[in-house]
Amino acid sequence: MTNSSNFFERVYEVAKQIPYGRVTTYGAIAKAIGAAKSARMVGYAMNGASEREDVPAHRVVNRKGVLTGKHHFAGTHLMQQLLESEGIKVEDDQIQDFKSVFWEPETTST
DNA sequence: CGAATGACCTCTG
DNA sequence: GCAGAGGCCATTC
Repeated sequence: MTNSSNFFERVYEVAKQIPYGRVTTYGAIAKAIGAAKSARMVGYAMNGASEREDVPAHRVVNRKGVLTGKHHFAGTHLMQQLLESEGIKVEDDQIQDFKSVFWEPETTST
């Protein structure tokens, strides 16, 4: 459905704004949508986002740059492969030079 | 309606 | 500085 839930849509909107070869964190997205305290929900929303091609959930990692949710993807290292495919170096489920590839979402909404 | 779970983050010892 | 515990919010049973 188009508007499953405002919360989920917000997360999708921000995730879709993630540029190529860049990654962001759940907390950053949560804050961008105005729910910094619901960082956990951001990841939860990604659960449904993983099925959406419009939502690059593989570009979303935790605060440490670790692919915590890679288990939710089809392949075991699918998430890592996707990131590496974009030029992001990933090792042991940990993004290398995370701060360099880190991208902060902008609250363009509203 | 109440309880449990979850791809997290922040504070305190 | 590292380690552990709590909290917070939304969805699901």
